[in-house]
Amino acid sequence: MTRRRTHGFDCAPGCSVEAALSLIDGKWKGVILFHLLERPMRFNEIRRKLATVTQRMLTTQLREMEADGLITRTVFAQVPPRVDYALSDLGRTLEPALHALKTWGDSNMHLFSPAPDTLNAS
Amino acid sequence: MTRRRTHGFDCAPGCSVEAALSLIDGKWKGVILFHLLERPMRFNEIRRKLATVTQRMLTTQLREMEADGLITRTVFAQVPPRVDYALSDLGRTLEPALHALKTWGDSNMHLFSPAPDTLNAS
DNA sequence: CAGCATCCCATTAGATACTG
DNA sequence: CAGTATCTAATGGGATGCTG
Repeated sequence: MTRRRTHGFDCAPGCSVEAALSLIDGKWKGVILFHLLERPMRFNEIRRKLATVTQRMLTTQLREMEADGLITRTVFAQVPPRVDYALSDLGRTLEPALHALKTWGDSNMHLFSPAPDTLNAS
Repeated sequence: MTRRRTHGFDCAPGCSVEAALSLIDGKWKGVILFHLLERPMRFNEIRRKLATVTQRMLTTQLREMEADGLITRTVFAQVPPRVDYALSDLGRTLEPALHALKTWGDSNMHLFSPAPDTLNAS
């Protein structure tokens, strides 16, 4: 994340936007939350969804969101180890915001994407 | 910003969330956009709203959002110089997402704020 | 007023190796 | 499987000084 742990309290109007962003910010948090919206997942399951994330990054992102109370971490005492990550009640309240972002992204991403297939498709 | 210019196109499902976040991410973009939602503003006007931002940061954030097509920059040829920043049409389409974030922030910010006045108010 | 240029330090995040 | 530890490259972002 960038502004992480910086949601300083020199809050001006508009600050709550920042506060919200500071939580879902962090290179992978948005997508992670979005995937967890669908269902709880195990560590490597999430990792596979993200493909290019390093385990170090995934760990820190998950830990931070856990600390922020957005997700829960459930360890199953078994071999091989199993750890489930799921949205907390608080995390679920982000759903509208997450969907608003996704909706926007779906509508407008093409504006920023080089649209790879149209390049050599001519 | 963090993931800035990284909305790489190894897009998995959920990626559009990232794409959207990558644009409003960046320490100040969220708040700036939010303020511009109200009305166009001049450079120092925005700066005053943000209070702790450096002009270097403000400049880069504005430039990036301009490059992303989210805001417009209008220079008035006069002395002293005047430059207005305003949301573009595209920028305006972010309004629902921005409001969703603000709504969430307003409802839940107290969870993350030390609530300064309650500290010595025992 | 609204910037740009430079210097510089703090933080971030990738790669790699090891573990219960 | 689900991590932790360490080391390092890259980036972010503050401070300061100058300009049309």
